[in-house]
Amino acid sequence: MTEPSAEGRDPEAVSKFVESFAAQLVEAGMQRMPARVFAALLSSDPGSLTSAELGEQLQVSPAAVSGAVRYLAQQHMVSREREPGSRRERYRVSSNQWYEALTNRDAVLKRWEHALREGVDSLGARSPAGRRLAETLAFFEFLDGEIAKVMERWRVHREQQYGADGVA
Amino acid sequence: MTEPSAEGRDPEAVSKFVESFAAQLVEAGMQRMPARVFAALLSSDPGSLTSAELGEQLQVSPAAVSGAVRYLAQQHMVSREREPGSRRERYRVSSNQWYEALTNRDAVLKRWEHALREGVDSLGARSPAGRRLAETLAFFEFLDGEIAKVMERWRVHREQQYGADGVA
DNA sequence: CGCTACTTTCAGAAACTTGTGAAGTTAAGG
DNA sequence: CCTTAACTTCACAAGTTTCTGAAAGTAGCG
Repeated sequence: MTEPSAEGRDPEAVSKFVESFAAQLVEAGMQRMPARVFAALLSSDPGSLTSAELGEQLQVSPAAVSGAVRYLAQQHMVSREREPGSRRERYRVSSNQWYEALTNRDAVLKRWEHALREGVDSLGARSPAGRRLAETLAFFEFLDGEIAKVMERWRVHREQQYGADGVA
Repeated sequence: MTEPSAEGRDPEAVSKFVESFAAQLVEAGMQRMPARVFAALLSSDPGSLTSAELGEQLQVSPAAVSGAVRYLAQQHMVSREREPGSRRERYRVSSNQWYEALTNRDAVLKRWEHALREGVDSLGARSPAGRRLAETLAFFEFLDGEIAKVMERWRVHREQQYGADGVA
């Protein structure tokens, strides 16, 4: 709604999107501040913002930005770049990178699989419970492979659609 | 480890699995008590436990069990059944059901898509930010379809492997 | 129809999380 | 090298979540 007539971005519209998208991420289990920072980056025109810009737009302290960004970088959802000739840092989200990270829940899956394997082991592979765990494990192992294939298909699909290869 | 020699389940081994699997679920964003209850059900031989059994095994109050179970039922991760001729309730996890529920993050995806659509709309589909959001949206829409297909392939795969159709 | 076994709801105490301000660290530029 | 802009770390206060005990609700069974 409120399709912007031309140049200037309406800061209120941006903020509205940031908060509502962040809220969804929070509901899905993400911490609030990383979610807000991420949404702000995603909806910035250049796809990147400085620490100060983030702090101002979200009305939070530099400390909060710092923590959020560290988390996002660990999850490979944003990358940090130093502005040359300045001690200012920019945080950037590139569309491919971030949703590839989303599906790279690899680490999570691997840990689930590990816990399940231990469970099968210690409950006995032939007990009913053990068999249930084993089947669950098999499902996740199957998923591992499928996720990679889905991402591959997406890359193809996307290239056909947009010819895009690097929307900033 | 500690492969059980025969019948009796080692309550300590069970508890160790429950807590470690629950911890992984928590890390992935699930609340602690639902995670523990769920792990307990998953690793029970019959695949179901009563409220009292859960309370005892996990050392928590009936109130806590009640809350956790309500949440799990809402997410379709367990089903509730009334024991005939008793006011006792049993909570059950059936392997297929639960991980199908896991991938039925449909609701979550839909809400993300909704928020993104509003974002594209209000930032303008032709602005750089709008285009980024649109691409993200396209990705999720693509995912919607792929998830269904993956689950379908899993059902086939599983049937070939186990011939299984309803491991309790 | 009331008793009792069970589950749910609710208010509040305890534990945990989250964001802040202030002090500490790093490195650009004179 | 010193100054200073910028980021990071840390202790703590505010806010939130989570679990409990107690009271209320529900439904089998005599």
